[in-house]
Amino acid sequence: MGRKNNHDHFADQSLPKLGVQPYLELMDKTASGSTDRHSAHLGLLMMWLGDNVLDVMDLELSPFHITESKFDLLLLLTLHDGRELVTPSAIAERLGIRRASATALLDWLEKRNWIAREQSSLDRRMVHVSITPEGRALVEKALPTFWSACSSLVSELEPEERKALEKVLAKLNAAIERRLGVGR
Amino acid sequence: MGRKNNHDHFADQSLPKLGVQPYLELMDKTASGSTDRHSAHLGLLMMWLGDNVLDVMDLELSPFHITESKFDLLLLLTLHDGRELVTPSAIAERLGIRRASATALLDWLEKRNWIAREQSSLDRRMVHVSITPEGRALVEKALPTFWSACSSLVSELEPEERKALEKVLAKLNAAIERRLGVGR
DNA sequence: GTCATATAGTTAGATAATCTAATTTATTAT
DNA sequence: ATAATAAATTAGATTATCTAACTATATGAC
Repeated sequence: MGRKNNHDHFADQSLPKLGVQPYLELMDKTASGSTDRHSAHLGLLMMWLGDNVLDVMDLELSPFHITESKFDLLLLLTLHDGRELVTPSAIAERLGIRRASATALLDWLEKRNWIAREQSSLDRRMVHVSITPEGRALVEKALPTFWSACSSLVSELEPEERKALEKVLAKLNAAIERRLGVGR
Repeated sequence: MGRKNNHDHFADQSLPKLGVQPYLELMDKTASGSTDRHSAHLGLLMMWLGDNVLDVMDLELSPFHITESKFDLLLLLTLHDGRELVTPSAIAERLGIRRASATALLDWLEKRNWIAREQSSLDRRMVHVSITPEGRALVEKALPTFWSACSSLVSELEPEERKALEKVLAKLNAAIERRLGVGR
């Protein structure tokens, strides 16, 4: 992630904020005829918001020295703990990354003793990944902050706005997960 | 970004999809008393969606061999072209990254001849960054795809749902930009 | 007018998160 | 028994970020 943590002094004359208008004007000139302008405008805002949302979450989790995506993996292990056998392969599939990338993630978490690997006795090619007591302690410590950060993302909305957003988000999420072939 | 491009075969038994329910149960057990459950649920969905939205955009832009964040910078240079003097410092401030990171980004774009640096004659410490004709050509080539990708993000929504989302998005974006101290 | 300080940009060196290709080990199927 | 397949890792690369140090230039205090 990366937001201005401390001492780094910026330009005297910062760029004036353009707002969305110039983007819309550019869109009028450059979008294909089949692209709905109103939808593209919405999508643009969604993308901007998505970027900022992830920055906020990483910022809120930074006191725990973990990024949102690694915390997400610990949460995954927490929720599957005792139920399914979680393997590096399954993690890679679930996160939409390569197995080699999952190995690297797990190495990082294992180094901090937050997860443990154990060779499967059924199929000795496989590895059983589980969260350790230390990992569970970290998750427990960070969860209240995580939930309050989630909640803070929509704190400005009125109750009816939240209601409207809820319905729309569920629909958008389902569609985009289908599209990317991922899903929690 | 990073989504399964091709040949990498995944686990036989993939993890069952949990859906949002187990997360909500965990929230009930672990959120602080002051955290509104309904808001946190919404925020969680927003975060998941945000992640997927950025993946979609990078995926759609990948044929142009550029990521969404670099494309965003080229767009920024396009929109400020002829108006403001754009310096690496101003870019760093605008993107919420360090000047050293901006230097690296600009090096990458300059290597491909999409941007040019020119020493300012007014203050010779400063560098004037501008998009080149080649950069402009790339942007023009990619923009129709960019807009259609934006539009595709919300293509499943009904007109009234879009209307509702529009109002809410504008509000959320304004608030989160204020919070992060960034903004376009 | 010189000298200390501040600013803009870059360089150097590090880390995280991803990738592909190759390798190792184990299982399955012909 | 051997070939093909599968799971995980290793090796080596790229991108995107960071901090700290450095260079060159400008400004401001005296």
